[in-house]
Amino acid sequence: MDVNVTLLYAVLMTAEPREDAKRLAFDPIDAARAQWAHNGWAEAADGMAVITSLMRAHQIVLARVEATLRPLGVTFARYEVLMLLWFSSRGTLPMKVIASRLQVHPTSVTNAVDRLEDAGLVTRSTHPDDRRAVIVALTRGGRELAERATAALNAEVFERPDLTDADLRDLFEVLSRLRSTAGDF
Amino acid sequence: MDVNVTLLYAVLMTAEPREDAKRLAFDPIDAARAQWAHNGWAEAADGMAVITSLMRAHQIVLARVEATLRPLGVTFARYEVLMLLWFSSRGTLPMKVIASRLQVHPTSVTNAVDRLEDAGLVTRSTHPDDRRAVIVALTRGGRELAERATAALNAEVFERPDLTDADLRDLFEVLSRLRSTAGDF
DNA sequence: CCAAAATACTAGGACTTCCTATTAATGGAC
DNA sequence: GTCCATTAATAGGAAGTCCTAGTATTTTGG
Repeated sequence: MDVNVTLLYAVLMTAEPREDAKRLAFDPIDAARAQWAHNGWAEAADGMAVITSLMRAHQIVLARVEATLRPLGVTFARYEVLMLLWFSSRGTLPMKVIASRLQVHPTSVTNAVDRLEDAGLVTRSTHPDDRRAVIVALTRGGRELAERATAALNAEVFERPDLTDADLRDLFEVLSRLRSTAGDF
Repeated sequence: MDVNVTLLYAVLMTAEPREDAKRLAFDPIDAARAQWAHNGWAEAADGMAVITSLMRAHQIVLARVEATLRPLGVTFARYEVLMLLWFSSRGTLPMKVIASRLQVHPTSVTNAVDRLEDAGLVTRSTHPDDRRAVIVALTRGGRELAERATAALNAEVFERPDLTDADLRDLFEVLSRLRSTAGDF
């Protein structure tokens, strides 16, 4: 197998030199899948390949999203909080609702809201009917930033996902089944 | 729209009570997609939904992987380094090769190798032909842990990805095209 | 041949995530 | 009506990612 891979590598590298010199000639995840199968883990090889692909795809997409948001001074985690508030009728939500909608740990919300508050994008106040609870409210600046960030993300990421419409639909549906099985909804 | 969503929510919640009380009655990502479309961002709605799904699927899968590895005292990031070394012919690789294979920043490799070294799972040494470079070598204990961790992951995660074979294949292929377009291989 | 550019790695910092433990407030059981 | 269990949020800590800068080599170009 090593011989074949090396040959393939050499052939592709010489056949069509790319502008990006670091480009690989084979898919490393496909190579890992083959390794898995040849080590007696054939039953797990496809699952490993899919999960590894998912990890890598996430890394790629997140990097693109963060690069788009960086000039606006906000991260994706904080953008998600802003949009949740933006969509709510009053522009306010309790901390625990934010955590449950975003499916993250309560302390992650505390962290994000701390930073949003420092940046003047949201304010905290005590819930009138339950003094344990904290209500987060979007400020004028937070609302404006949410809108600018959405415009940037739509233009630079969401409207060009580098996939065909059919792939887009398939991907959403398969991931939807995965999320559903995991108890997401 | 608020009315419809609320109605739907109420209907589903009363129609079929689940054992998990916190289960949602609708897919929040589908709801977000609808919100996007109704706000004049129809062109971006599908891309937003797919990317959000990808983020959430990643979160779900990573949590399962980390839960499986936790009893073994290793994280997924460090497991990836161990397996890269395990698959190499001599059980050794330079830092920069690890970074390029895993597609992570060099400092992430430094971080992971620091911890693996502290745990006695790998050793560092200077490359004989290039004293800038550092060679990472798997120890006996590192090799054993890699094998135990793989057995655990295969049994508890990779062999039961909660998807049909067809979905598994589709998902891999769509993600493969996404990664390829992003310049992964 | 030697100065300048490139490369390999590490240090420190920002940010996210989760975990465990703590504080404050609510609500139920007796 | 009080005492206790539950709930909401936060504090501190571990671990991951990336970024920018720095150090130490190696390579390259005049």
